Amino acid sequence: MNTGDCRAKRARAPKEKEARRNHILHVASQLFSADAPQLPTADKIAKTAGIAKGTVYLYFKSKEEIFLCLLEQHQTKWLERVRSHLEQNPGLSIEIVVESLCSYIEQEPQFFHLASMSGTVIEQNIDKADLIAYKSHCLTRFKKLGEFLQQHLSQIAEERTADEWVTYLVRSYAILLGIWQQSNPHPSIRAVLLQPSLSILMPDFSHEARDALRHLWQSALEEKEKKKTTLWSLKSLLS
Amino acid sequence: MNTGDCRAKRARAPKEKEARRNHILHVASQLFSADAPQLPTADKIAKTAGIAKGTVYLYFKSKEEIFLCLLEQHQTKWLERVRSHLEQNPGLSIEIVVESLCSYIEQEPQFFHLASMSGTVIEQNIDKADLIAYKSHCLTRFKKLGEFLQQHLSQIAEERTADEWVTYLVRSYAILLGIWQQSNPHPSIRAVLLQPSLSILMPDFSHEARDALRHLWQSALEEKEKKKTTLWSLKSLLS
Amino acid sequence: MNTGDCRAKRARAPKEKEARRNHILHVASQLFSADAPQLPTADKIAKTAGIAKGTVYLYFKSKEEIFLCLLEQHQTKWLERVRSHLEQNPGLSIEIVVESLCSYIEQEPQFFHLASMSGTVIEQNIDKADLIAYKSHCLTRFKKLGEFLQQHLSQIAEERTADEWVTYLVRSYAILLGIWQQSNPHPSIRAVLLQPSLSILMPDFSHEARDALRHLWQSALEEKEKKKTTLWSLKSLLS
Amino acid sequence: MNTGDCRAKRARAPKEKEARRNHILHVASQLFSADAPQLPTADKIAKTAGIAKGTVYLYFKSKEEIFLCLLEQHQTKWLERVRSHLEQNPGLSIEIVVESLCSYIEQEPQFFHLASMSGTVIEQNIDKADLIAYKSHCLTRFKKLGEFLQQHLSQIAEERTADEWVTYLVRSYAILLGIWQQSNPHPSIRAVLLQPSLSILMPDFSHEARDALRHLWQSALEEKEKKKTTLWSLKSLLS
DNA sequence: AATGAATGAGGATTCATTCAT
DNA sequence: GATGAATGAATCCTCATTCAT
Repeated sequence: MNTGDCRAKRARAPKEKEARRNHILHVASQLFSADAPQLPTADKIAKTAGIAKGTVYLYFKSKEEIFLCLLEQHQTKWLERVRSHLEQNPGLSIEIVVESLCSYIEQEPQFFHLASMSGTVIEQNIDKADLIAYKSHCLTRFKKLGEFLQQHLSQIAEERTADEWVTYLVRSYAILLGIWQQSNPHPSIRAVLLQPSLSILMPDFSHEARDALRHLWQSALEEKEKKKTTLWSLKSLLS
Repeated sequence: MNTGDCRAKRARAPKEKEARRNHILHVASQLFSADAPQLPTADKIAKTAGIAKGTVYLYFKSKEEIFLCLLEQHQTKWLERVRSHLEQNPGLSIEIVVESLCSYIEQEPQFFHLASMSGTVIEQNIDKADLIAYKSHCLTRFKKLGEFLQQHLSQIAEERTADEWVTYLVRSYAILLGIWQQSNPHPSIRAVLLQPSLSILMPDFSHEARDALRHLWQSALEEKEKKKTTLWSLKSLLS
Repeated sequence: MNTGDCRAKRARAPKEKEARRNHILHVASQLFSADAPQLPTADKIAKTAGIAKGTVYLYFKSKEEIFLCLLEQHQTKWLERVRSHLEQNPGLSIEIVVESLCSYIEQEPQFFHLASMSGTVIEQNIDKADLIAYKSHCLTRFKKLGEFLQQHLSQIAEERTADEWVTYLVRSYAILLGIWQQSNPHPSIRAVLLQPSLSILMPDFSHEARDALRHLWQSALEEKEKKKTTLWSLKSLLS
Repeated sequence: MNTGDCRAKRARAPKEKEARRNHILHVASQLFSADAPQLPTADKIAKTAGIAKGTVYLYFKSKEEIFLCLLEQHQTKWLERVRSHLEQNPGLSIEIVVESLCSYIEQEPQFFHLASMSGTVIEQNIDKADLIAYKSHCLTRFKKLGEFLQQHLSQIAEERTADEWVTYLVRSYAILLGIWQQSNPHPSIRAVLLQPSLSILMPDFSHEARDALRHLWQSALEEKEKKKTTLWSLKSLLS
């Protein structure tokens, strides 16, 4: 398409700049998906995006920032998806909450691939101020959903504050992340772990995740229940 | 002047070899703890251990193997600790299982530090055959404890197979790993997340972990219960 | 919303252009003083000056040209200052010449900071023709002062041609530059060299410079004297 | 010579290592001389030396350290040369001191090329501790020569302490450096400054340097004289 | 067994300068 | 005249691993 010396078109308008930034993110995302858990090199990202290496650094402070941004996008989309999923299912139930929490993660394996690397690899090279900003945004989005839950889950679980719901969300995230890592080992051994004798070490994410979350969210209700019914039995005493 | 330079004594007997290998592991462990989540360089390990770089590679195929081995040791010790803990508490309860699962992890933060990096960093550079061996050992140990649980938890939860217990153990591991990662962010932001407004993103591991495991293991019992009682109430219908 | 963005006003009239050019020089000077001996980047200069990077290159062919220009300004001011200083002190003496040569340099440390870098860093990237022009201007100013000296120092040192005075001026410049470099090491070691045991390596510029110049300029007189008299006369006492 | 994959012979014995280190220094010196005032790249040094890039960093902490080391060698040789020159000329005179100070610099233009860059370029990237060590060595050598001068110049200038001689040596160094820079402009304009109309800006180092030092060292004697006699004595005629 | 010198691919980032708008 | 996005050459240094001794 590009005759001559392949100088990329200038992105002058904010929209064009936004588009270019997104293009870089997109390319980085593609390359990462193909080669995870290796982050692609800055050079490769630039070449694939059809721009100069320096241009990448015009839009991102560091290579890691690209992937932190990608992770942030996933987190945002995840929580938004949960919300919209819940909105579309008026008869709220734990099952729906759980389902909404799990489905995006299954569809976008990259999300948790990045999440797995965030503490160890990605956050390594990020400016501290940016890290704080990232975490704040994170929290903000969790809180927004927390408030939503407070309003809409009041029928089945009254008296929870928004922050309590946030706690459940954060805990869900943590648990899902743990299960995901267990269920998605490094490609080099995935094949091996598929054999029945070892497969117990690589449980099915879909099932495990839903199961674990179900217990977690049920407990969110039950604990309230406990106060209401005296019939709360032996089981809690067992522990 | 110095005959033989500062050449380290040869380890001829298997015991000496074992000792040297352990020494390397020990040094690597120390260095990693001091600088996590960065793996120390092979050079630094050798220098600190007082041996030559090449010697490290006589005992380990790669740098990563050292840390995989360290991780394996932790896993072994963890499950052994659980077992001995349970043996010392004859009146088995979920509370004790949970406690035994959590305490080692709290005492040895390195365990989960390594575990967090296993899929992303450590397993990167490991020989496939060794990886398989590692996973097999892993499973073996899980199974051993599974059998133990089968025998000793039969009073409070009959009819579980050893493998079912293994599943619970593996799931516990996964959940703990997720929670640990959430609770132990990169040092550079730990300080920031300590401030109350953000602390919800960095929950207390001790509490979260126990809470989550308690639910998980209770469910291990409850689900059996379900089959017995027809009175299975509203809660399950909610979901 | 904003018509015309934040585009800097156009400098149409020569005066406006001159003003803008001077503004760039001023900003560059400030930034360099703050971070010497690092030349600030073109980007930083532009940003600090509140203009676009490209604009800088409308006024200067290269980044180095900015600093060569700054150096030239210093040289001009230096010699002018010498001249005006001498004019204000009619009873000319070596002491006054020396003093006038040293004081500007002390007041404007940037002058010799740049001078130290001229041969090695600044002239690196300058267009040859411009370099010649710069050197010519330099010489012109030296000659002007040389002529002045010829006229006004005739009382204490007759029979010197203007060019001979120029030679003394150039030599003074060289010597001052050498002493300045010795007296102003890189910030990272200045602190260290302040300790008495090493301070001999970092002599006091004020004293050294005056001392060295005094000898030089005395010799300017003495050598002529020598021919006339065997007595080592009063002139040396003048200073 | 080298068949196959050109792995350089291992330097195992200290002597071999010393030789390799010197080889790197030698190559760096050659390349610098050919391309001054540009420091050759680490890559080029390695390639020219016939070794791998990493090997260079086995012998030097940074590229700059190579050139600081080269500079230090020159300084050492310079002062040694002065000493041996003086030893060979028993009837010490200022003329001989001056000559000995200038001749090495003329023979080894690289010395002052590096010296010109030390504050601005070379010391930039040197570890602070190493910089201190370098300066200390520097001083030590100056002091050694100072003591030598104290002992051997006592005939023509008694009552100088060794440290006073050091001061003269340091000042000589500074002055020579200044004059050298004036006399050795960047290659790109040397040609231009050779034309008579500009040559006054690029004086002949040999002459200027000797002249300047002569005055300086004469003053070293004279000032003592002054105290003793009102007569401006013979010693100045020595030179 | 132990050594440690040599390797060299690997990868991130900077920044002076250009030129299309 | 002014802009500032794009360029991409330029370079440093690290470090896991090997292998001759």
